[in-house]
Amino acid sequence: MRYRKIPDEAVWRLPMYLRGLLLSLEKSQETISSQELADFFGVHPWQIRKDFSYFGAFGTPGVGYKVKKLSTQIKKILNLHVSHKAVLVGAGNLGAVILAYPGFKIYGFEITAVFDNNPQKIGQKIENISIKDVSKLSLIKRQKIDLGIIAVPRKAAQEVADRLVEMGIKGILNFSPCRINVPKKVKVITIDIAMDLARLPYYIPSS
Amino acid sequence: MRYRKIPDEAVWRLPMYLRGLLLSLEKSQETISSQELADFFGVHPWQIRKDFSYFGAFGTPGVGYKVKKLSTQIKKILNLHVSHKAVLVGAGNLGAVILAYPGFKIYGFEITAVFDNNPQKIGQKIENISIKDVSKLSLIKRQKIDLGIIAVPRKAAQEVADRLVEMGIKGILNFSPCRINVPKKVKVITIDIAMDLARLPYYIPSS
DNA sequence: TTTAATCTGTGAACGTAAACACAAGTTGAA
DNA sequence: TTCAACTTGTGTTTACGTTCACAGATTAAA
Ligand SMILES: NC(=O)c1ccc[n+]([C@@H]2O[C@H](COP(=O)([O-])OP(=O)(O)OC[C@H]3O[C@@H](n4cnc5c(N)ncnc54)[C@H](O)[C@@H]3O)[C@@H](O)[C@H]2O)c1
Ligand SMILES: NC(=O)c1ccc[n+]([C@@H]2O[C@H](COP(=O)([O-])OP(=O)(O)OC[C@H]3O[C@@H](n4cnc5c(N)ncnc54)[C@H](O)[C@@H]3O)[C@@H](O)[C@H]2O)c1
Repeated sequence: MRYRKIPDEAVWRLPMYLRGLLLSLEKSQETISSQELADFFGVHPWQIRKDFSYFGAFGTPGVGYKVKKLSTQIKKILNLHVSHKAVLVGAGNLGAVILAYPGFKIYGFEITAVFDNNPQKIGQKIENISIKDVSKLSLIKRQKIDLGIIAVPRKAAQEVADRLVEMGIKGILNFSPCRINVPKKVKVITIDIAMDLARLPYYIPSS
Repeated sequence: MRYRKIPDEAVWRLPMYLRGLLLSLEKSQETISSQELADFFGVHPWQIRKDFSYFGAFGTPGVGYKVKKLSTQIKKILNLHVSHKAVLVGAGNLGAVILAYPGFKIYGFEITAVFDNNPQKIGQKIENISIKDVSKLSLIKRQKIDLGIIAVPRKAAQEVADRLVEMGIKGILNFSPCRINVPKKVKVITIDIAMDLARLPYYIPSS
């Protein structure tokens, strides 16, 4: 395939497709067509085929895609073919939910370290992982951890992010409702569910 | 201003701008320029001005925007000038975090009802709201609730969504990692933090 | 009042992504 | 072997969003 710029949007959608594929895989489905996959998410089949085409040709005309093969391919594209370790900072209520969420596993993520600054929490265990003192964050250098999850109060978020970057973290999932500044090479995704909710009323005809 | 189609992306960004404005308001800042606001989020000032321009002219050349006035305007645009009531279904770990999250308040949201199907949980209180039996969901018809939050296991998500639609809910924030089918008039936003995390490794050079 | 500095609002140019349409590959039945 | 049904992959067209560049409004200082 000729080189062409890959739209960020296409990359953005791949994890969605992957989830659908892994679900089909669980159901022992062997092949899937772009049409089937599209129905699954309420998108158009040509969108999916186009998205895949940026990365190569994975399907068989007249048949569709081998579910197993395609999911492996997408994992490779997304760099999810190797499992990733993540560190969680902030073992509060949200932190506990994140640790308990089984959804990370299908993408090959594992949260292997948890830190907090509250003496009451340090030493305790959640989901079999013992909470460590955030001042000893450098412990993670020994492990191969490349992702960080921030679940601390807003005021502490930037400071924690700086420390994570120091430790060589390459990507951050930030739950504090604020922007955090990091070097360009570090990718940050910030999630604020209140902001997401705030997008709904616009589409609701005011009564 | 002439009519022009408003990009969904512009609407999508407004809640972000609004958060910045409300933060400035807290700091008693009176006016703000598109440049300042842009620096706050790491976007370009012309993007912000353009986004606003789809809805009208809110600023003063040479001065900038009145923080108070602009935030009021954006709230109106987003239909957030009236406070919205939301119902939460699923009083598990995630549900508790959502109830405890103070971030909803600045957008004028209030979670006024909580439902579950676990007899152990029904009757208990979280954050001063007593958990009710989901089979009595129709209780919300008396209140003016237009938003629903789904925090139940995946298998129950569609069923809960159907019930919420029956009760006249107009927008749904869905935390179950699956697509839910609703009538077109109902807007759904699905959040899966694992999927968000899965978007990071692509940008991380594989070692 | 004039001038310089500042900042908004927006038409127009530009770039990118979505949608389309179809050639070509595959399968299975006749 | 032929044909019909099906499905992919992609060049092209169309639609949309972003960026640019500047006219015009406002302010403060001279
Ligand atoms: N993005 C969302 O959708 C969402 C939802 C709920 C909460 N939140 C945010 O997530 C964050 C945590 O929420 P929560 O409900 O778990 O709060 P919490 O108070 O229960 O937990 C915060 C934890 O962070 C720890 N902490 C504080 N400062 C720290 C530091 N410098 N280093 C390490 N640990 C530190 C505290 O000891 C506590 O255990 C808050 O910023 C909150 O606003 C976000
Ligand atoms: N989107 C995300 O980022 C994210 C993160 C964590 C969890 N989750 C998802 O959120 C959901 C809840 O997670 P959790 O950790 O709170 O799980 P949980 O088991 O602690 O809570 C689920 C609650 O839903 C209740 N419930 C089950 N069926 C119900 C029904 N039909 N009607 C009403 N209530 C019902 C249960 O009694 C329980 O209290 C799960 O689907 C989970 O996968 C999503």
